[in-house]
Amino acid sequence: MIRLGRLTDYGIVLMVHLAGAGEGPHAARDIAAETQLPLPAVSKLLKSLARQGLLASSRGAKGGYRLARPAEQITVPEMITALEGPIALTDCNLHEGACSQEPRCHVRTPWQRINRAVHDALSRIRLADLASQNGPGTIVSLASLGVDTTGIDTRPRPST
Amino acid sequence: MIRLGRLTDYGIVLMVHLAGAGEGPHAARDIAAETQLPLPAVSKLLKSLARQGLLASSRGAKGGYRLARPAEQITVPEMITALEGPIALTDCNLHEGACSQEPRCHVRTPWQRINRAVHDALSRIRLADLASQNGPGTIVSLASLGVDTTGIDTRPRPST
DNA sequence: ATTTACAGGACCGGTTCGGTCCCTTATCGT
DNA sequence: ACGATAAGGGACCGAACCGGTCCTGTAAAT
Repeated sequence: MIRLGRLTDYGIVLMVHLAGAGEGPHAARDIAAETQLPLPAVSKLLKSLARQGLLASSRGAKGGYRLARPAEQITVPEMITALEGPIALTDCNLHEGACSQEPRCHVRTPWQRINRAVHDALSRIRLADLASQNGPGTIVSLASLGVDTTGIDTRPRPST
Repeated sequence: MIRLGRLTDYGIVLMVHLAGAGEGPHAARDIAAETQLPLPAVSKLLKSLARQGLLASSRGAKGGYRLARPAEQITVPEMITALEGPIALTDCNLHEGACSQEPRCHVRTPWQRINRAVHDALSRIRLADLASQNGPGTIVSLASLGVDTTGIDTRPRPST
């Protein structure tokens, strides 16, 4: 269902939390406690995020993690990519010869565009948008960002 | 990686094939042969697509499948939804109380918007766009559809 | 020197997904 | 009317992926 993993979800929660917390380094343990997420998972995620350059880490006592850049400069695709690899809806978007019928396939180019479209839509959203959660619905207005939201078929979820 | 399943990919290939083939009902077996895809999978997919109303089916000898609507009236999200359920990047976009910390969570609303953004981007692409594969890059110009494609960080795929 | 806390990797268990097969039902052709 | 054809629906298995946990090493602060 175009799912992204739960860990990725968690990871973004962590990022948002970091964005909302103070400057000083925050220990993984504290973050886990504050976000109510399991510590091992949190630890793992923070490591990944740090390795990908989205977080800066300080080791030793009083160490911890902090955003490597201001929240305004971190986009959603960056976070997703850091957490679960490059954004690619289909395999053939990544590996050139992955598909056995690459020559026959009439769908590759379209898929690449679709992929781009998704990536682009996500690129418009920054961490700061997610973190600024002052009022209800304050966040970011996608419409105001150029993504037209009119006439979206708000797919009536099957009452399953 | 915001992946959608391989079967979904196949399913869309089938739809494109059907869009390109003639009017008459096409048997699953023929379709499988022409698309070079494994018959059982093809059969399964066609069934799903028919059940979801994207394909019309005729039983019995000389039966087969055909598009239920003209290709211009079928969108990508429709196909994806038919093939692998409602588009939802995170669980909490679907089930209201799925997340244990729903009240604490500061990210739900943003996620819903993100979800919408993706869905919207996909909605702009119709089956006909995928099928019209006459010239290279002829397809649909996303830019001309309102999706700004400038400045997309064309994520340099890791040379893996 | 000791304690704290990140770094990195190995390691399982469960769930989901890809893929195949079976039997039933309906339609066409002889 | 009968047989062949082809979809409808579901059961089933194996494999890959993912979520989750733990352990050992290394760096920094007190």
